[in-house]
Amino acid sequence: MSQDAGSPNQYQPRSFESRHQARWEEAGLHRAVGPGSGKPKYYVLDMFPYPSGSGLHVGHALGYVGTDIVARKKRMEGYDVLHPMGWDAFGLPAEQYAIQTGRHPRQTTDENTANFRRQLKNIGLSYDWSREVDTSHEGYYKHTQKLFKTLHERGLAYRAEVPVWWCEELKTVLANEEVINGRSERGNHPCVRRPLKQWMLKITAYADRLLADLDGLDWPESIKIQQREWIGRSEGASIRFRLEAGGEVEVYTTRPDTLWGATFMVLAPEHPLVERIVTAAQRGAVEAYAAAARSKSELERTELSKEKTGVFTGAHALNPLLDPADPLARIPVWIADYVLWGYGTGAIMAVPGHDERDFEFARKHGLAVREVVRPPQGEKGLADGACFSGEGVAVASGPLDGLATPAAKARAIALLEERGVGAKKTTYKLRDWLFSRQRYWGEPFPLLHLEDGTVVPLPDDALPVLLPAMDDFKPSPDGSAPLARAKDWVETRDPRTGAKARRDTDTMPGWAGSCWYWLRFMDAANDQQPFSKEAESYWGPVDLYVGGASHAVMHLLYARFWHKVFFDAGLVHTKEPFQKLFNQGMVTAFAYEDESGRLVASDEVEAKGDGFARKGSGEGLFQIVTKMAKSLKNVVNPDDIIEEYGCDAFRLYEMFMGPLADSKPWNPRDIPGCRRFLERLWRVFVDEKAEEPVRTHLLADAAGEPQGESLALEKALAKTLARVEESFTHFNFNVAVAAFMTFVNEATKAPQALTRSQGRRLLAALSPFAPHVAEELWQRMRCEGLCAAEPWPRADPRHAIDDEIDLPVQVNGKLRATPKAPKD
RNA sequence: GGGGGAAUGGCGGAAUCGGCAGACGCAUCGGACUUAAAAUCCGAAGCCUUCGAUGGCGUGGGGGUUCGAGCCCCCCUUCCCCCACCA
Repeated sequence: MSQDAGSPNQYQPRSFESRHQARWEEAGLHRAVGPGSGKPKYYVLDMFPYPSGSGLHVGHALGYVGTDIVARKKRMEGYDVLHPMGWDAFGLPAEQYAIQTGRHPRQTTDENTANFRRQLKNIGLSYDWSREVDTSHEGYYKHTQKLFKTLHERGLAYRAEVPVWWCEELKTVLANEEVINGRSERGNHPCVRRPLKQWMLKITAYADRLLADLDGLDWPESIKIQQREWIGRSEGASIRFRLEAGGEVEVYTTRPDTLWGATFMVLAPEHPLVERIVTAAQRGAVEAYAAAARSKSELERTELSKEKTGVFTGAHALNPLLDPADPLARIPVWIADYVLWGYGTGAIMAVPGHDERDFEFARKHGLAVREVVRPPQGEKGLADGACFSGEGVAVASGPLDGLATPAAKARAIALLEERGVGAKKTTYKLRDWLFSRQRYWGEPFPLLHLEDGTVVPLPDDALPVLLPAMDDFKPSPDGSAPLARAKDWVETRDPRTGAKARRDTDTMPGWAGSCWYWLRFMDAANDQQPFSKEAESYWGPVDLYVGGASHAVMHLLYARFWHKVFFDAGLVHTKEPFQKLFNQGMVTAFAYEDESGRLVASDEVEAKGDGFARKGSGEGLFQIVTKMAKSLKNVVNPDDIIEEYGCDAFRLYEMFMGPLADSKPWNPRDIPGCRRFLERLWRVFVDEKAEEPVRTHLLADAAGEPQGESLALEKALAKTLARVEESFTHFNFNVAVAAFMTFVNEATKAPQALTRSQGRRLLAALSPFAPHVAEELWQRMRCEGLCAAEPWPRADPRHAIDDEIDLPVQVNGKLRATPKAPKD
């Protein structure tokens, strides 16, 4: 690798990168103008990061470089481009980092954002930094509080005593989405269910619209499917079963047509009826089972559930559509932990003939199985000893007999409604969003609890409700919120009446700030409102939103929910916030494992011949691809790469690795190839041995149409520009970089044939990808203005088509001879 | 178990519509330049066979459609990601 030293005519990227960055900034090149610009608008947004202590890695940078290329090209095409960046700084990650380091989150957050900002600028990303936002700054969360009030006013925020996920380790409640297999998403700590009075947001009121409006979005189908799955709409019926001992129990089913096949009933162990209906003989067993289910973590419960356990309560229920005298009408009631208290009614009618889980349970406990749906020809059913859960024809079901499943469902519902024992019902997996946390580092709620127990929102002019300064912001051991300890802050008065009041000591979850940040970017300096109508009607919606697929449900669902509420409140003019969504792939890394499959940290590995070996011992190792991980020492910091190879080489490599959407491994050995390309490009423009800053023939326009080698370059350039243009359709910028390489290889053979006009167009097209070197050569060519502000060059259609092609000859589909066209 | 994505040289990856598989880069080998090395430039290179052209085989495996399949259809294998007892 050549050193960044020696003659000023060598390619030394570090010597000019910051200079051109300063020129862009001075020219206001990256400033989004806004209403009245006289240009079409384009809003390209990155998912803003948590400013974590470990800084930015090359995986973040992948998406950021991709959007930067789009933003830069759109500017050159004459758009008023909004390309902003900010910090999702509130929430658990920031707080935990602060706790780990024993310092105040304000301080660590500021340090981390400063580091992120420096790293992003180092990459030469063209953000409009005048619009930077930080969700943890009072100027931002003042508006988050205001918008929460909008939800509150519209009846979408309510307090409820709900069984919530409680994490003992984190001392806080978590949302359903933040708990995976009974463990916290962050930190993987065990969580348990516990009743607590909490703020809830009524996202379920928007379930149908969140589902329906997915259809019109230009989003990856996989993300839409995940959202649909998460919302989990299912249509069926609720049915009330009378209990022999008095009272009734309500179940939810998607298959009311199988009611005649219900041979038992199962309640979740937590179901409140259990206590009342259990018979004396069964009480001991039932209580032991319920207690065991409670004490088990959700993880154990799901792990052990491969075997379906459960206990008979001793109680019986009556099938509401059968004559009570019919012996089939009387069915036993069990409890089992495969029935979830949190879904439907927490109780089911079990139809073992036509539900896999019920089938398994019935077999294990010797319960009756009855066939009430005959499978279509060729499908296995009870006659073959298998459970059939598909659609067929109803049998042994009285009035339903002979009906196909859809008709049988409708008939069953009609019968239930006629007799007043059930109704058609739509159920969602989606639950209301648990919106409070017993944490310090979040937005305080803009509300007061009055002495009479009422809750009143604060007026706008009393906002923000500032987070009180606290030295000890760690969670209290008893689980109460840290803010409860700020007595002077909690005890206050209603500014309107002077009545004594208490502040709410919970804070909002980390997602709150990210539920509207794309709107704030439109009007980031607005002190009075979160954003003006004028700015929103100009910039909205986001034209291109790029980020990782890991936000498929949580952030993207919450953000859509808030946006729809804003739409209903007349604050925004579109139903959806993000018109086009694109997920960049994951940057993985090579890792190494030994014979036994144990992973070896990459700093203990060296190349050996074709393979790899452990340093020292020389033991042979296998190369595999994994996620980047600190423990494997294969996390890469962009700073290091940029320091060694320059910013443009870093950007090009990020794109050259493969299509933006693909997951692909980071391979440091490939980076020099991108650097070498830039050096070769440089030498096409600059004679390193000469004194002049640029080849002198590039300083003047060539006369007439290009001839000879110049004409060949003209054709090559047209082809390059066409391929570059095309790469923007699917964000496969690797092909664009390859096209530039191919052109430069051509031009290297005859640098004197490259005309000034060709050089200008090449640099302009390269500018979004490798903006610094393009700008430097532009300046050396004494071109007017900034390369980055040049109109985007289009392929000349006269030259984009080959005027000579090789025609392959096939005989019987086999290639027989390729006539070699004479090379002139 | 369900859903999504993927599989092409030693490696990362190219290949509008079904039409010359392997662009571009890495690693490798050869040559030029050099006292030498680095850098640079020029060139070779899928695999098998062959002195060489020719020839044969080749896009995870098996079948199919077609004049022609990396690409379309059916079956299978492996890997990655997400969800997972949702009645």
